[in-house]
Amino acid sequence: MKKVLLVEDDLVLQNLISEYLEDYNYLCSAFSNPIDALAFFRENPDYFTIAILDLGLPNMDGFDLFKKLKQIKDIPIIISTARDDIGNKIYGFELGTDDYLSKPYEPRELVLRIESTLKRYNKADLLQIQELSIDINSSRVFLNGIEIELTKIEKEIFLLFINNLNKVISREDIINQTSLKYDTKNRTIDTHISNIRYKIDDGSKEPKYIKSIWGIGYKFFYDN
Amino acid sequence: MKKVLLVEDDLVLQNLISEYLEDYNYLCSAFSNPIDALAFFRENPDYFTIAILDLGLPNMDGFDLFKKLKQIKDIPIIISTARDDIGNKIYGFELGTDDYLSKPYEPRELVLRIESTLKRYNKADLLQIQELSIDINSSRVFLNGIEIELTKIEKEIFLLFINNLNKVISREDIINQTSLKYDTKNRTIDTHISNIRYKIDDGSKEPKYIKSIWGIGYKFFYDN
DNA sequence: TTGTTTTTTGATACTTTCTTGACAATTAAG
DNA sequence: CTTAATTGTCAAGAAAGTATCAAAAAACAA
Repeated sequence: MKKVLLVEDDLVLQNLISEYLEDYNYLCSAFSNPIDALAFFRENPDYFTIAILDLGLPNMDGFDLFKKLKQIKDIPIIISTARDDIGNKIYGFELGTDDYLSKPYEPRELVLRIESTLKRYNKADLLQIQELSIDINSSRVFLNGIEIELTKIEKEIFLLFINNLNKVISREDIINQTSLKYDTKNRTIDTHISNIRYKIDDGSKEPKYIKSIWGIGYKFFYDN
Repeated sequence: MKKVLLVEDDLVLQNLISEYLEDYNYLCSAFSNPIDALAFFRENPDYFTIAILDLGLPNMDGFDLFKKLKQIKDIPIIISTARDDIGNKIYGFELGTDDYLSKPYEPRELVLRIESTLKRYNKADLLQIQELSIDINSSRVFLNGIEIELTKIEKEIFLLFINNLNKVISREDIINQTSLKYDTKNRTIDTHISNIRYKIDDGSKEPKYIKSIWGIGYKFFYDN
């Protein structure tokens, strides 16, 4: 069953969409307040398959919410809006919205766009990187088929790398995109990296997956 | 310049779109007859960047055309239609349309959807300079397809050159536009240049990319 | 609470990169 | 051709960044 994070402050519409999506076998968690939605998502980032955001939200701009959600986890996001404001549309596309829908729209079109977006997103559920396999949905990690136990923060850091293969990630990035506190010392991060390496690497001198980029940070090496 | 294959039998609309897209630096090849469009595409499959198909076409169904185009070459396709027929929409998405647009739509929205579709399609944009390729996004540099490891400062200097192809850069410029300290000695910079050359050049006497401009500085030579 | 696990951080050893002077090579100018 | 200025390259030391350990702090579980 696909789980939808719906953020929409019009309660009538919220209900309408929820019910409609249920008919198509989606389970909706609907929020009218972006703050609550964000908090819930932070706790359960792996729970949701896709998010649908309304732009005209109270307390927080829809785009802010968009950026924050994507920071926590790269999930597909469809933006829906009543504003027929082209400026916003542009901004939405630049952010990397996965799709865009202007109200009023037919619910059926929403379902279509959800399915099409998911189809595009559909990275295999099981990502294989050499000896590692990562179950994207449950965020479990296996080394040669045997599950590896990563602690909470280790897993956050690891998944950040997985979502940014071959990209250099600074320690600051790591702090900002995990639950680490802003004033976390560099040594702390290094130690986490060291521990992750110990768990996923084969103990040889040269780390196989997580490379140090001197003076900048780390990067997860993945040669297609 | 991006090339658009536009298949649209409403000549007024065809013209409108063509002209609008031209403003956004797209070059349109417009066809009102799918047979002709298909024939042309078959001859020049690599010419086009993206296709925009109307559904209600004479002689051939838009979806047929869709399938045939994709068979010839997997190019991004946006389907536009006047029919507000949900059944068709579903079919379009199942075929793997890259995006979908119901008429009437604002031309600006078409441009947005084109750009967003292309962004999704684009693996990475690589700047090619002879044997070098530079991945602008991740700032990675490849020589004949093999990644070159540049240190932090080397990379800063290198990218400065890349952003100023064929322009003469003084040592002062280099200091100001990198993280080098203001009182860095000339020898230091020369050494960095020397090391970069060693990494990207083929070791021949005469440097291929980074030329010395005697008494002034350096310049990255790039002959289109 | 108490015991266990996880997280954080300083200390230390280690590695890589950066800087710079020395000197050779090259260039421009007379 | 000679000279003065500039650039190339090397090698050694300085500076800065990283790995890992072990112990303390914090979080969590029983």
